[in-house]
Amino acid sequence: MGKKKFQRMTPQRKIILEELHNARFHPTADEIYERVRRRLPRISLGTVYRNLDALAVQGIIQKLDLAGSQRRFDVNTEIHHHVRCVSCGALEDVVVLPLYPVEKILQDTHGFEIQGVRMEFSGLCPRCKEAKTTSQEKQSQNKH
Amino acid sequence: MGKKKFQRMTPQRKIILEELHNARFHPTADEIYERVRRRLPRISLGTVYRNLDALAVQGIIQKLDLAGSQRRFDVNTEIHHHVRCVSCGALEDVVVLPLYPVEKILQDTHGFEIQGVRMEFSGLCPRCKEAKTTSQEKQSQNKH
DNA sequence: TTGCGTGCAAACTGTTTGCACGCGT
DNA sequence: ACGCGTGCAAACAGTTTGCACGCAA
Repeated sequence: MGKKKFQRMTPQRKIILEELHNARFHPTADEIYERVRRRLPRISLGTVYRNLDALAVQGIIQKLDLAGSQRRFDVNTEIHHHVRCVSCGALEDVVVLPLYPVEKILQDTHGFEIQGVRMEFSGLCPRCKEAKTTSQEKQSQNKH
Repeated sequence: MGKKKFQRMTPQRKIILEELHNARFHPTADEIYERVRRRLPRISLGTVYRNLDALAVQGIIQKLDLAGSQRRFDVNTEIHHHVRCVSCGALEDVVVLPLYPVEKILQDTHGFEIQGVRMEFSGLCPRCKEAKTTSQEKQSQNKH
């Protein structure tokens, strides 16, 4: 815990990060792979995954945990919301202005025809909350 | 489109549906497989997937399109929201009462300690909206 | 007797991992 | 020289699919 290995900013990692910035929306790992490959033809998909992971651990990018079969990555590490096209899978950021009807924002600024919203709350369930506090107590006992 | 094949209610399909009702929350395909296997030891995982698919097509159950690596299935076909435990992955339904603070509901009725919300809107992006209307026009031209 | 639904196994997709090497420190 | 990060390939997990057969209509 808190044991942070030193992380080198290798050329691969740098270019992956750059391409992540260049990609319009939220690319999947192999969209990034395709882009990076144009500049580093010998890079492997495994390296892309490992670097995306490393960047996420460092908090430089965000792994998005969303619907859909492929994970997506995001240079915006703040929490925000998304619109997904049910037909082609396109994914865009949504900025929600309080007190302004969301459907209208989505229609006006994204041109989407909205069919549904899905809210997913996340946190700790009672059991895990319990488990966490007891394990923390144990840890602090060990330290003293 | 609208070409519905006749669907038989086979013993396998019936038992899968029953076990889906028995499962407390939203089981994954192989949680269902494990349960059904106690009653039909020779059933295959492929059959479970095909039946879950068929039931979803008929609108009897719902395929949940959520975060997480495994798809989950739900006998409740109405749109509703979820709480997920970030630690163990447990997933529960959330009933949102309008004008009542959501965090409080989640705390009071589920015991969850909420860390975040993620809203995902879905619908048709401008391009797919366009594509859909033009293909519909083409279809109705063909019919007449 | 037609063809849907099955069990089985192989294929497929997205992601992770073991290995040997090489390069920077 | 140490060891992190790499390319490559194999392993993995979840899901889908091709095939031959059997059973209900």
